[in-house]
Amino acid sequence: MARERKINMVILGLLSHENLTGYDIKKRIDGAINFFWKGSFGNIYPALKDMEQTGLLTKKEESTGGREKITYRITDEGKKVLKNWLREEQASNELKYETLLKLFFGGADNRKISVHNIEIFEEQIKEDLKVLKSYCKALENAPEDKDHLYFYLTASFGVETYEAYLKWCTKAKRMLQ
Amino acid sequence: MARERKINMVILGLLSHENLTGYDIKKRIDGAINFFWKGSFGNIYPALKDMEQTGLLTKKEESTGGREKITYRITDEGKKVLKNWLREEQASNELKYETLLKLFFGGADNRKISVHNIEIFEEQIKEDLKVLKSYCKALENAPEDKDHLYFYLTASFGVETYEAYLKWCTKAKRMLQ
DNA sequence: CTATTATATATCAAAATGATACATCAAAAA
DNA sequence: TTTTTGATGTATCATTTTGATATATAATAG
Repeated sequence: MARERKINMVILGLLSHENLTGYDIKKRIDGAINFFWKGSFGNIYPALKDMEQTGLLTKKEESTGGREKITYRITDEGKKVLKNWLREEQASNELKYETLLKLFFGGADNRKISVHNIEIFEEQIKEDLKVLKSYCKALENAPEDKDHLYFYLTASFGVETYEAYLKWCTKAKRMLQ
Repeated sequence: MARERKINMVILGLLSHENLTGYDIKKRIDGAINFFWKGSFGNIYPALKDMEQTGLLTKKEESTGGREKITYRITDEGKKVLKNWLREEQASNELKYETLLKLFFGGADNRKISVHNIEIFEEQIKEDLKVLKSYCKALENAPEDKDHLYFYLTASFGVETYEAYLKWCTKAKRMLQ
């Protein structure tokens, strides 16, 4: 991740949809984006400050009463940077699956442990799949917005792969028993 | 990743199979583990030093001629730590898919860009799938080792999900055109 | 004989992670 | 009515990961 600042693109992308505060951005990332990208206050706030200084964003401070709130807006320069990134040929796709790591080293312990770990994974995926499916369904029934297709396709990626995970779980458990 | 040092578990796991140098460990991670976990010299060497000091590993220095080589071996304490990790209930599984990120924000540019990005992804996955499949086949034909089943199951996870990715690519491209 | 590649250890700046600190405000509970 | 909980909001910190680079030797190829 060093020397890339991918979080910048997440932020620029979200701000290309609507103006947001840092806190809002975190919520958006924790929402529809969550299953294929993560973000934290620890990288969002520094990135916002940085991009505001380099002219990719402008900020508007509101302090209603004693409570401050900084809303960010993307600039034309920011939109250009976003487009350039979209048009880059390379993209890094990475899994970090602790479940698979544990399974790979499963020989160090009883088989039952591995089966149990797969079961834990299976339950988690089933939960997540429910969320993704309902999200997909909501998008299918309201296809007017021009961005809906893109949201639908990413969610659909999740559904297809999670279903493949579940199929694999069944097979893996069977082979371990 | 902070406060966890997952790389420690990767190293302990690999050393539970065989004694290795830091360089060997990197090669192993870049091999069969690569598609679901990453590692770099920048975290391997500090982790080795650390675990040697806390008694999870012992080292044996060989300097044949002018070239030094440090081979690490797992201790009983190290094996205990590995088992405890295997038996922990929680496991963090994370995707970081830049391709999906780009697709999610695809509305910021022409549809052709999104189609092209999916094609790039598709080609990459096809390549990786070939490798995974041949790895699976090799393991199917030599099932004597007790760890083979675990290696096979992780590789099989890759095959199943990559095939799901490809199915999705076809559908996504069709919907974008 | 020379250039390239593989082996091998190590460190560094930049970035991500995950926790925590601090403060305001709305809603629910006591 | 008062209190407490939970949501909103900005920000920073220590720890860890990432990816690049430095350094040096051995083996291989041309």
